[in-house]
Amino acid sequence: MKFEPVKKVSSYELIVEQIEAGVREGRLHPGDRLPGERVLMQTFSVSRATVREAMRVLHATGVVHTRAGDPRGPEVLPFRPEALERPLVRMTDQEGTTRVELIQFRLLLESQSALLAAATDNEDAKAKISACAGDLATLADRATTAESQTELREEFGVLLSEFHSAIRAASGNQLLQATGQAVDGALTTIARRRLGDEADGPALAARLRQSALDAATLNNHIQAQDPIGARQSAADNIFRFYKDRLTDEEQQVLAPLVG
Amino acid sequence: MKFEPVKKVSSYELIVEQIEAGVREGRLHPGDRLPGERVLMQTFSVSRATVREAMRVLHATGVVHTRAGDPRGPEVLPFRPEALERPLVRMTDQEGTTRVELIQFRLLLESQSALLAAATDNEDAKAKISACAGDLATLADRATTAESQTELREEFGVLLSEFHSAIRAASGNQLLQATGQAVDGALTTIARRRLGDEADGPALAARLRQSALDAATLNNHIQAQDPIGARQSAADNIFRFYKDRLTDEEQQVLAPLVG
DNA sequence: CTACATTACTGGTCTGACCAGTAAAGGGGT
DNA sequence: ACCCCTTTACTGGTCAGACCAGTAATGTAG
Repeated sequence: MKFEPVKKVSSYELIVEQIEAGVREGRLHPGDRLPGERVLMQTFSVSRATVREAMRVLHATGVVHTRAGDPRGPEVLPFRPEALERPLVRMTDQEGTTRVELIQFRLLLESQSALLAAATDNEDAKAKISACAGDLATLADRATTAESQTELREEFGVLLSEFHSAIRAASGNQLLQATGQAVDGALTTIARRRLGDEADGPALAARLRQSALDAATLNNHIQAQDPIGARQSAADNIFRFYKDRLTDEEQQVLAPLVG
Repeated sequence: MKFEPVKKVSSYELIVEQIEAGVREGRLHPGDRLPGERVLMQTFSVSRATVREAMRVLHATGVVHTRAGDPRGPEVLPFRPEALERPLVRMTDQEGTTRVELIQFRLLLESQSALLAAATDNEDAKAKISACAGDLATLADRATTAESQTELREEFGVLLSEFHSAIRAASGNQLLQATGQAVDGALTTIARRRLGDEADGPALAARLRQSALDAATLNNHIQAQDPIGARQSAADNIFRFYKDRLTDEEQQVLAPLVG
């Protein structure tokens, strides 16, 4: 005879489950308001401390947003890619997942995004990509003039991120969009933490020019509806971007995807 | 003159940050024990309720594991892929992401996994793939005999899932592994929820044989170190698997990835 | 009809208490 | 010496009741 293992979950977990189920099954929509903590403690027959712990978990995982003083109660949030970014960063913090795996994953996602973007017929999305590529070219021209290194680097990062974001959006796949953004964000966070391998002065300008050129090439493939070329170009770009900061061994990990 | 926005974070968030930073910077290793809540409330100069809320968040995000009664205190955990699966499933639950997007994303991940698996030199992982393909073939042979439809379908699903899981594992990328597993799980959950389009009797047997054959072909490409072939084969397999249950329009979404 | 003070809540934090659970220290018996 | 079992002194989980700072909505004066 078989018995079911007795699951012994704490009260607050049961509350979390119920509310998550409500969101999942469409009984709670983003924008909806939950009852206040004092009401919830009655409906669940628990103390406020228990309700609070449940709310803390839901808040930390991005399910709801709480704000003190708002009589309308906690707000149910739509999904945001940031919710994915957190565990990704943590994954690389801990031993077990290396930075190169993150880069490999990004290479994979961005190249497939480019392929799909080149195959789409969404003209608005493709126009956005062109615009971003143009912005990068403009910045590259300005880079030669004496400008604050830090600001330049900052703006460079933002524009490049937007360019890739536009491509992911054009792919038409929200999962691809969200995971791509999360991985991109995670890599940015990691890079910001150890700011030793940052390019300086002339090297930064060269790097910027190269990226602008790469972006233009990739953009051409996309506008020309050339999926295979776009995929290859995207893979090349990402590889070149990280190449200098990787050991030979690490570069080998990326090689199969670049072809 | 520029001012910094005043960040007003709650006490418990500061505690979470400090402990997360400790893990990140290597001052806390997996397996280490945190002080008890009553000690922490003194070191952080807050009440136990506040400490508890911080611990709840750390527990929910998989950073620590708490167990009542253990005098050694909360344990710092290593990262587990399940931490990624949760937000992914939540994303697909929320409105906005369609099933075909999920399938497209899966197609994308599995094909790239196959490519990387074919490029690896990890013989153990490749042996596991072969074993799984063999299991599928065995089951396909048994399928002709009269057997419980439900059990057959169940075992079929499990074996197929294991086969793909083995490929993802062989890719050597934990991110690919975790996200692939999450997407696979999400699709299984969705399929289970609306169990109307399930194949019956002879159709099921035919489906099973086809899958076993497809798996064998893919396995051959991987064992032969043929990355491009493996990628193409994996894409074909996934496409064929879902083809019957998709409209023509939905099939068009997948087309660019199959080539 | 607008601008402002009021109000009646909200979530954030604290205190202090009790319970069930458990790892390790302590005590028998061999 | 060694093993087994009880005890013990903690642990986290939960509860109750209280105070504070903050805010949306309400009412009110101009």
